[in-house]
Amino acid sequence: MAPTAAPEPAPEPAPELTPRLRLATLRLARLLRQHADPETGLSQSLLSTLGTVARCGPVTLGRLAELERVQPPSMTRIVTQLEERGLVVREVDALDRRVARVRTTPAAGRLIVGLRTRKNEYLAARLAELTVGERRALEAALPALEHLAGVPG
Amino acid sequence: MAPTAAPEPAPEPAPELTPRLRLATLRLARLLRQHADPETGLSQSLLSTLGTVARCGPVTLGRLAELERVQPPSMTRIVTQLEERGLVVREVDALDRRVARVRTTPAAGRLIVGLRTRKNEYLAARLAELTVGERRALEAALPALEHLAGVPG
DNA sequence: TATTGTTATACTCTATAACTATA
DNA sequence: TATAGTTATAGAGTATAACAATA
Repeated sequence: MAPTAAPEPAPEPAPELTPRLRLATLRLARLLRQHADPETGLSQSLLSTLGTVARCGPVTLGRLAELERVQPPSMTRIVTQLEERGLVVREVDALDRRVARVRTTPAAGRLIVGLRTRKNEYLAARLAELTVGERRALEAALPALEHLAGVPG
Repeated sequence: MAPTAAPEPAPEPAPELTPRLRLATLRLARLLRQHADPETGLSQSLLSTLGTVARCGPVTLGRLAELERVQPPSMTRIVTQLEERGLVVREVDALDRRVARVRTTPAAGRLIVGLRTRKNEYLAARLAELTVGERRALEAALPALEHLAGVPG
């Protein structure tokens, strides 16, 4: 007979979990993107870069290009556009005057907060349509989702 | 005292659920996209359109443009490229010769299956790293996620 | 005259290659 | 000579406007 206290009950996930989780995640992400970004007048790459600058603080252009998986010349243009819109500022390093660091302005902070708020409002409205049981299930699955997504903490 | 059998326990979701679910979903979706698409040599819009044609069967160009949220001229170009690669065929409607319907070829079917397999393999590998409890939580949350994402069924 | 789809053209975004300035 | 960033230029991808074919 099999042991009653299962020590390692199947290392691979249930067969249906993988494709269903994949499809649901991709579709939900698309909905979230559609329901907040358009109103800013900023492209996806501008928004993404702005978020990275906000998260990582003063950061060099080269490092920023790495983080956004973009070539340095592209990042130059992106930062230039963000600067023209008053959302970031370039600062030349005092010791090594080749490197330029980028940081966000207060206006960027306000924009980011507003954007986040709108996405959250949309998602919250959708969550409010679910049953209590469904919301509890999502809360219980949150650590697993964050683990999968590589969210720090 | 509060009633013990809560009849409507808060219509709005827990305060932390919304932002955490939003962040985790967006990041996981990005990981999934990065880990299968590049190898095909097809752009994101080509892949997305191909998937839609496969899902919706023979479909007119106009309808396809609607579904993909793209203007008709752009869809003309996308379909032309897919046709050049032997992944779809155009068929003129016999009764109304203005409309052209698009359907996938067997080669597209094979490509789509291979792609889906690769994405699933990546996600399955990540899921295998989770604890049993985390996977169970994800399975339990699946209906809620599909509901949120508007997955039919 | 209205509708389906196409062609013409311009704009945005990204990349590679060549360049400037610092070190 | 090497490195950080920029400018020059070209290739995708999309949009709007004008057009062709059909109803």
